[in-house]
Amino acid sequence: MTQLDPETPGAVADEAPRLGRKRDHTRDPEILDAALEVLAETGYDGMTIDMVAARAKAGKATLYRRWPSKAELVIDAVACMKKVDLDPSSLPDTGTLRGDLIALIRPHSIEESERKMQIMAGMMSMIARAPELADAANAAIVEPRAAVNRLLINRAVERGEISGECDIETISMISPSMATYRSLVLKKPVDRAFLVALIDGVVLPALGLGAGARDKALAS
Amino acid sequence: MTQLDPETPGAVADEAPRLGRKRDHTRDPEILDAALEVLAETGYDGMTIDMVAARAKAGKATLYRRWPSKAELVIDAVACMKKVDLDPSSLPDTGTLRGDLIALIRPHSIEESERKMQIMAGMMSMIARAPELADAANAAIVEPRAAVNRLLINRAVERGEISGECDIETISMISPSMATYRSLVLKKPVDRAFLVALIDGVVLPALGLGAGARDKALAS
DNA sequence: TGGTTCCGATACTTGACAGTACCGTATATA
DNA sequence: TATATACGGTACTGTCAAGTATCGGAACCA
Repeated sequence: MTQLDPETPGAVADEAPRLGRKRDHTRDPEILDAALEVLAETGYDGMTIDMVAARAKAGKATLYRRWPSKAELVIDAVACMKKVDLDPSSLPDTGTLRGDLIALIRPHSIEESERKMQIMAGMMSMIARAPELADAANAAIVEPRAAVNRLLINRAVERGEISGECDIETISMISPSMATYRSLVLKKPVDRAFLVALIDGVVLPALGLGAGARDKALAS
Repeated sequence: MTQLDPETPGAVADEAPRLGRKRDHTRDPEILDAALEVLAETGYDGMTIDMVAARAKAGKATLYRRWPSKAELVIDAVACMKKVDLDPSSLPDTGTLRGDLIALIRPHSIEESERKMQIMAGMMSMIARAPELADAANAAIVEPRAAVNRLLINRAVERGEISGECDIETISMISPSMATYRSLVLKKPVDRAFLVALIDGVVLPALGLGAGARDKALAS
């Protein structure tokens, strides 16, 4: 995204070792985290470099030594957002699609996606001015969740729980989209009750699993 | 929202007529329209009072005579957005829910909601800082569309086309939510193909109308 | 026609923030 | 220990926009 393309962030680079201290850039992670925090709290336009520097207990000059501008810092911060987004092996496997989807709803995941929503909201004004950032933001923030849904649904198709004739692509985006909308625009909490209502009232019915799936689950 | 609460915008107010010109405030609508235009194009933070004044061919002082600050101007502009949002009598009535929903998709409505999305995007940073604005923005921009869906669905329930056991409230928000998400975050066009896919792939199935509804419609 | 008020334009003040320059210090290498 | 480098801190500059002040002209009324 910036000049760190070839290296991972914080990597040692360059030519032969010189005298004195190495180019460690060891404070990068703290600075990027601070940038995300401030971005989430105040939005891109409200955020100042001084805020980020103060939050990271760093000098403003340090930030400018590493990133050429505020915009590049933010882009880098979003791009480097740690992708804790559950690899396939750590996904729930309860045997039913409903069970899997419900199992995804945990306090931790709700909290994390709340944070991501804040970051997304903070980026909106940037995205409006530079639409090419939309892809990056989407890839880092909401797409991972849609991908999980897609995977779980495909697994349900494979084991014959549902037919494969549905529009899986669109249906996978229902909960990310509606949760984003609820959080960003409505400013209402995306809590367990909302997500369960979404699964039982929209996602499963759209896949051809009527109220039966829920009732069966409740009875057992 | 501002000091014009008791009056409708542009209303003549006050005491006995004085000498000279009346307090007409006759330029208000142009100014508010200009504000919405600039807001949609550049976002709240990027917008300047000079831009709005220039667009409305008005003096900057004129704006400040009427609204105490940039924020109040924008709030007023959004609140006064003309609600052309189709009264019940002008809604389609094709006899089937699918027909009604599809009939809502017209080039004009797509264009208009594209504009509203731009405005909403422009307001996001304001909303983040003043969450109480979320309600106002929602009420002026997306809620009307959800209300139309709700009405059409309820009508379908009344004539027995679908059962009333669905989560109509949530389902009415599917297309507004997902269209908003697609436009604001994904920056992809909300075109007819997308909306039809949403209706046939999500909304109708979620209401218990399987692919049959579409196939029947296509066959006839 | 003369008085009154609103309007458009423009010049001005003020404050905030991006980005730069610089200094003293801490730290790692030799 | 000596040296070079990165860092934290702070002072500085330049720009830009919010909000204010003022003025001449136009529209309206008596």
